[in-house]
Amino acid sequence: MGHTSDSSSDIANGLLIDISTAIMRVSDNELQCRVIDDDKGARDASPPPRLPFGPFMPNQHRTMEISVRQWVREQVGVDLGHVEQLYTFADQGRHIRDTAKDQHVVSVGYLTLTNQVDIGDARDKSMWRNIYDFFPWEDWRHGTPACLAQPIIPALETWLADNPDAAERVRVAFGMDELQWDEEFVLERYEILYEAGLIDEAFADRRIAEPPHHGVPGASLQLDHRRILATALGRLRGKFKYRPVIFDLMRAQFTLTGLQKTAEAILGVCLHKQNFRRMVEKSNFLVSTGKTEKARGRPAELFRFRHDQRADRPLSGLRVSSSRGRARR
Amino acid sequence: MGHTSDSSSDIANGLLIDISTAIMRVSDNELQCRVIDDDKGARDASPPPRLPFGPFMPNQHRTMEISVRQWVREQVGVDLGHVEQLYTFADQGRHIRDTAKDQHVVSVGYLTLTNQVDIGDARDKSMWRNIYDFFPWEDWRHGTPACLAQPIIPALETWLADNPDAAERVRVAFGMDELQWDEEFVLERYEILYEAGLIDEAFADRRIAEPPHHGVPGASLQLDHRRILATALGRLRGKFKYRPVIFDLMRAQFTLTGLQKTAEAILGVCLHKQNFRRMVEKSNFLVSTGKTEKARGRPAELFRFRHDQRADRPLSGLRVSSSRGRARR
DNA sequence: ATAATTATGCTCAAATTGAGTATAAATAGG
DNA sequence: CCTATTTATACTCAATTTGAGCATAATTAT
Repeated sequence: MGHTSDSSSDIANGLLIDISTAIMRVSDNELQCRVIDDDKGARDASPPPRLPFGPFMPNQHRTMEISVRQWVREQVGVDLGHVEQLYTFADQGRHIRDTAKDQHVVSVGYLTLTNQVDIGDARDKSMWRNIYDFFPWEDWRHGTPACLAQPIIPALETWLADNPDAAERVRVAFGMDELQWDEEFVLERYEILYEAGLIDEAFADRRIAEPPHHGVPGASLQLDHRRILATALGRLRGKFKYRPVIFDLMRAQFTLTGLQKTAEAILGVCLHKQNFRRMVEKSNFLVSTGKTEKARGRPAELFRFRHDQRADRPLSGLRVSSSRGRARR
Repeated sequence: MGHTSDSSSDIANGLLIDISTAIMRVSDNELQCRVIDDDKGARDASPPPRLPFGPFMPNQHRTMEISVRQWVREQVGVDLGHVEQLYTFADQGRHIRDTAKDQHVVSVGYLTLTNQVDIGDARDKSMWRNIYDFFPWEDWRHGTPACLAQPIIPALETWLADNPDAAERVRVAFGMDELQWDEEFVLERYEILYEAGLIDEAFADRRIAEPPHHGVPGASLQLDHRRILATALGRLRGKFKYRPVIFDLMRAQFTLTGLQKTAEAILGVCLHKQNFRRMVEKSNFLVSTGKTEKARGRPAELFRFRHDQRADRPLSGLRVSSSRGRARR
């Protein structure tokens, strides 16, 4: 940054900008993300999958958001609901790639949501993966994730012995001591694991000499795409509480239990059923359709989102209260 | 966006990226922003001021944040506390400028906070301006802003007659009917005023043929800098409630009233004094210094922020409760 | 001394939250 | 057809938080 440009080499070069998008849906009560496996079925040392990305072409589209929507419609066959810019990543050494030399790549990350679950499954190289495949430590719906007690916390403590300055950050991010686990700190936790050299990306970026041998579970992605995905999940978890974005993941009609399961998949926590309903009803977001859905027990009422109508609190989200610990009835 | 590039002209060109920063401080209980007046004192038709900006040079700095910090230290003489990326703006037609032809400019906006109030005042062309000079309709500390009742709401209603689709957005953003004014919707309100052609930037971008004659008050900025500033204010208002960023605007020692006045300047609302104290005490962010500050009445205790220590809720913010309507004692 | 001013302590009702119990309406299996 | 099981929905209740006020303390200005 400088009004007068001291070194003009960068300016002359110009920069490559690409857009990477985390496309999310909910299927079978699980939050999923679209990834592409370029060399699926190749030799054993095939590279990890990646998020859909491509160059930003300002001549084609008036805004980046329009660009994202059109590209996803064309390439993935999905119409998007919510589209949100996450962050522009430009760190050196975080996305080593073989582009034309000296062309620095800046990547703009996007979070996008769709409620179309029935298409885009058969396209080659592309697949929907459960978000917690990439972040197993973020799923508390079945109690404390096992991988925390085993490799993660001890490995972090070992790392902290050499890096005492990071102690406070780690305590807060991982809810150690008396601190609470905050489900929104997805990115903070991911970055700590990266800095501590506990995940594959640290090796891919040559921060550590050998692949980590601690066995921290979780699939990795190419370049810094898992960081973008961590940003996306954290943002979705936060936004969900104060904006009604969850409805962009729901079908036109749904039951209260279905809505709750989606909320739980997003937050990675179980919620108290009765209180969740009370909250939803008070929010005035839903309209009954009069219809019911038959399944196992008593049929559940089908609701739809009140798009058009006047909601009492149109832009607030669902301020959920979690049920402590594990699933409750 | 596209893995295979259909039109490669953009890529060959490369793109210019610049970084624009909203540098904020609090002085005299007012939230201020640093702006530069390039042609101060020139002919009467001088251009509006701008935010500090300059090209992003990835060869110079490892990350954008480092780049911002160093540039501000050099150019403004200020050490920054909080630095936060806001958004990457790439809309066509929103920042018309005479750069080398065909070089599209993408601008990355940053919000930065400093507590150094005593320097950087005398630098030429640069000055601190009250944030509400740019957004008079956002300051509710002295009751409902006068400009809403007078030009703004009627002008919006006129515009809505031709643009009925925007009605819901406008109602929500401006808290019409029974809806509440939400102080976080700074950007939404600014964008509506822009789209409705009620502010100068709409003329500068040639969306409207003549300068607006409605007399909506508020100083404008060059290019899309006022949009960046609106994003900054909205983000600061939101973040403040769940992260302790306010302390990056405070001096080392301060009184509870001083802290409250800063909170009020950020939010543009008056707060209930006793409840504010109760909240702050419970948050456990503050440590008494034992000293007091003498002024008019009873001396006030001086506090400092608990950086290092273990706070009970280290990353929550100040969940303030406003006092309805106008100032209270 | 007394009024004015500012800081701080305390109370109290209303609203919200966390966590139950109770009941209703279906299916599944004999 | 009857009964256990399952799921949905209604209602209760205490603990906590919030919104708004009154009361008192420690100063300065006159």
